[in-house]
Amino acid sequence: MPKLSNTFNPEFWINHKNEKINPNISVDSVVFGFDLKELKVLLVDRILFTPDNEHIIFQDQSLPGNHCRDDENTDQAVRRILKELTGLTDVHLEQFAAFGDLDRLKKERDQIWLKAIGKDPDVRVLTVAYYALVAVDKIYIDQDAWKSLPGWYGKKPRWYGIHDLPDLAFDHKEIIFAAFDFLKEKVVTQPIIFKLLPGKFTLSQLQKIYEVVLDTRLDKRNFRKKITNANFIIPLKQKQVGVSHKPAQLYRFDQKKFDKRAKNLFNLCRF
Amino acid sequence: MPKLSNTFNPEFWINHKNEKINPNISVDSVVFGFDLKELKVLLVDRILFTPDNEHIIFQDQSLPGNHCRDDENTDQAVRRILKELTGLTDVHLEQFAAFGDLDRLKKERDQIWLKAIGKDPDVRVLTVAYYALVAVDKIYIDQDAWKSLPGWYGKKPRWYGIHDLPDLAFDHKEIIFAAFDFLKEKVVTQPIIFKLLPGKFTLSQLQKIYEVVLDTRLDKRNFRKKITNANFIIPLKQKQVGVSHKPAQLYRFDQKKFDKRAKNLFNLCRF
DNA sequence: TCAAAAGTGTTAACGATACACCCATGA
DNA sequence: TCATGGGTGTATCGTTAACACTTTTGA
Repeated sequence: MPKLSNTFNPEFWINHKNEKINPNISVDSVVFGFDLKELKVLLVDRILFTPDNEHIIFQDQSLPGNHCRDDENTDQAVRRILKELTGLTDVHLEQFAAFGDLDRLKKERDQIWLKAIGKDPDVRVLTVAYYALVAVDKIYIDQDAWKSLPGWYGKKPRWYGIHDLPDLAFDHKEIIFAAFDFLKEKVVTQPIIFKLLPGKFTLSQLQKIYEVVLDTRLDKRNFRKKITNANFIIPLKQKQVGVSHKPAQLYRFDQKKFDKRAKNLFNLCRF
Repeated sequence: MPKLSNTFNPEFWINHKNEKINPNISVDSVVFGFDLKELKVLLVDRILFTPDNEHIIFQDQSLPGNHCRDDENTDQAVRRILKELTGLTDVHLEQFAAFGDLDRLKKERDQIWLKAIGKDPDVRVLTVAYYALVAVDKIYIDQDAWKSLPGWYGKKPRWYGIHDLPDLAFDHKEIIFAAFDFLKEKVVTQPIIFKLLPGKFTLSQLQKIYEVVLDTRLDKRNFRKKITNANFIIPLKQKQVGVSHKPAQLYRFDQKKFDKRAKNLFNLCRF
């Protein structure tokens, strides 16, 4: 049920919790998850009811995001809001871009939505976008957190395949693709891919996530040769259990060993 | 001479040109230039005079930046402001981060400054930071543009070595180092280094800029072997003139040929 | 003729590519 | 016993690393 609890005020807004929120600055997070098959993005529902709450005017999805409070920086805001909307905590979150086009809230549906929830549809909102990486063993989000959301986020957050996204609010599809592009580049220079995997992973899982993110196919034997030459990917004394095939060796990523490894960056240049 | 021409207003500000500017959103640009020896950053002076304009209270430097107008997006704002403050146009500009910490304007000197120019020192300002890359043949900026600046930017913009920065306003030193870190990573996955060189360059110049940006030393013969194997760096039928040593062959970068070249991204992973 | 930077080649080690079959487990 | 994904080796080729001297120009 959408409770229209935001009060519009030309200078600043007071939200339903009586907190001063900044009208010009919001945060949005693109949460990536990997279910061992494909890359997923976490979205929340946006449902607009008729004033009598009897009928749905429209329903679509949006990134988890909201305005910043004026007593928190954007890093704090994005963590707070992500927790409020999805229950996720302790994820790898990193700012990757700001979106501030003048028409980003101007689609007809978005204008209707903004008016309905009591916001000034003409106020300019610049959003600082973050990406988050969630390990496969955390991909089932807190089942209850979303129930305590402000009324206008009335639905459970859900995962969507990156190549199978629904209609999205505002410029959120653009933000997701920008995040995906950023991720592809980031993966080349930083060992962040491991944050999409559980602490213990198999080499096939590692290969698959590289294939999914870089949109490529890799040769199994060559992949394993390269990986096992790297001394920061460490075989554990454990194997998979409960799989109906030969159980795989488990490995972990060692950040300290990775940091020590010196490499000539120039040779990585494409250029 | 600092003319205190901004009018404070709790909802929005009107600047000296009677434009509505957004109190919460600013842009700053870190302009990198390469003078064939070291990497430089373009800074403008910030000078605070006593009310009688007789004495200087303090003088330091800042990045070229200012608040956004509400009728332009940040990409437009940063181009406009960079032109207004330094005369630079047609440079490669790319957003790389937003800085929104609550204390970023709270240093004593910055508070004094904000009050002196008529801005509310308590208003929160989130700045969207851009980096720009300027070719060596453009490094001598427009000699006159700065003369038409708003009064409170009363001095000519100047280049400073990245390892030899003066005291800077606000969090601008942090922004510069973040831009430098970003540049180092970007250079690995994108061919942007050429934007720091003139259209026609020598291989020694190309080697030097890689060494400066990646903070490394490269072997001349190995470097040239790698470069001349790349078919998108093309020798011209021209040589340097007017140098008091053997004149070097000139080359150019071919973006189209670069784009065609397919490469397995995974092999670039560190991982 | 000097100073300054340009330009050049070989060898050894390493990393990338291509490619096909047997193994261990749970159902 | 079958289906499923796990796990392995070799040969060829291309790239990187290490290393020192000659050339061309203007001053």
